[in-house]
Amino acid sequence: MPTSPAPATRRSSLRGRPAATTHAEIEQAAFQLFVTRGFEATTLDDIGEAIGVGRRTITRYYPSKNDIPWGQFDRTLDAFREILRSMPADLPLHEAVHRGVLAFNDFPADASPSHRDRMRLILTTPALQAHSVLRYASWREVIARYVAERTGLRPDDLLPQTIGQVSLALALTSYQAWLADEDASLPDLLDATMAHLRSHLAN
Amino acid sequence: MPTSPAPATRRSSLRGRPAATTHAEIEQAAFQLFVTRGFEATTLDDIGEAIGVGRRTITRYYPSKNDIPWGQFDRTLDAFREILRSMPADLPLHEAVHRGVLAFNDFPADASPSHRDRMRLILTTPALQAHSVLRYASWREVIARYVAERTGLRPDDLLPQTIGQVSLALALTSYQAWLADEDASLPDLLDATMAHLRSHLAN
DNA sequence: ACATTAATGACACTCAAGGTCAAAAAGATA
DNA sequence: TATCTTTTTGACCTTGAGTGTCATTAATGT
Repeated sequence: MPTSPAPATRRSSLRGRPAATTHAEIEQAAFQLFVTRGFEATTLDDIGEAIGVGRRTITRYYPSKNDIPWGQFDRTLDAFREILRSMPADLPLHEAVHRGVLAFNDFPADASPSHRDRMRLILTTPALQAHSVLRYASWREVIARYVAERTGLRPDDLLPQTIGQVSLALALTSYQAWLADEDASLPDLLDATMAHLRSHLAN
Repeated sequence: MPTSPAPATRRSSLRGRPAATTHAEIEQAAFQLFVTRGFEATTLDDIGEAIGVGRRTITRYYPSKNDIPWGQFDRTLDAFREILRSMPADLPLHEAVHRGVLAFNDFPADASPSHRDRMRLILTTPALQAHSVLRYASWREVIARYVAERTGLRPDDLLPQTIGQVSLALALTSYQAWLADEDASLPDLLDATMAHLRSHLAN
């Protein structure tokens, strides 16, 4: 469940008053405060003050405080779609999905510390755990569409939905374990949860 | 994911001012308003007015507006624990878990209409979808503990967590389909999602 | 200079959530 | 009966998220 760094916000036109901040600046300042003070204890006013901008400006950049930690998740989903699309068609479906999830979560190790911190914030803050469901739904949808495409079913049929939900379940389990163990490798954990599921069902 | 009707709220003592309302009364009035006006459009003041009670009283009975539709989920989880505990020990683990989930969701058909309405509200209202994650975590925990007990692992080990997450994934998929198809049987759907998962992984 | 464009900032409002405390309404007691 | 004790309610207040409105600001274009 990696998230891309927010790109520099591009102005929609060269006219008009220049933007006073960027998504990236807000995210960085907010994340800093979230980690030090805690998510709940940080107000939008705090964030605004940190970057010298009004509270109302922040709520224009992000639909809610809960959306700040996830950043530009939409772009990340585009990448995920692309990864799945590029999977060899002769690969068995379950293998393609699993490798897709693996590739999606294969980011350089030196990028991990901040990514881990971000995921830790998201996965341990109750308000963010709850809010993330809406993001997860989009993630599942990407898988469901891929499965639907390869099987000739519709995305909301039972099989595509099942695979989407189960893939998310495995990913979340892996992330949880990844956060708990400083030395663990995320790809290994993704393989391990899949192996656990297989052996569980095989009896 | 059935929810028990709220029991009559029992007074902690016979002394003191009698309660002006009950959990059941609040739930019924609230549900009525949620369905007709919509969840977001219903304020706590509206609910209080409907049963002749102050807004502050409602927030004493429920920690948040989001908690009202779920009702007394804790009791439901106790029942789930009991169901799993009563599974024959010689049943293969995967079979025991699956049957436990089936039994947990096996409620009389004539209770279904209101249960279906409640689940529809919960599963289609974004704020409730999000909030439900916290309930789901407890539900998964019940499964994880059972798996841990039967395998000698700890509840937060990878296998129990995986089975908990995947079981929830299958249940949610089934519920979604159950809501979409008026004539569908929930037990059949639970079997079907499990079958889909098995055949998917078997290739 | 002046018009145009686009973002900001100030202000107001609604609502959820939660803290505090006096008042209400019961049983218990003298 | 009058008073004490217990428990809940209701009124009041504060904070913070979210949202609508609108004048102001600061850029470009003419």
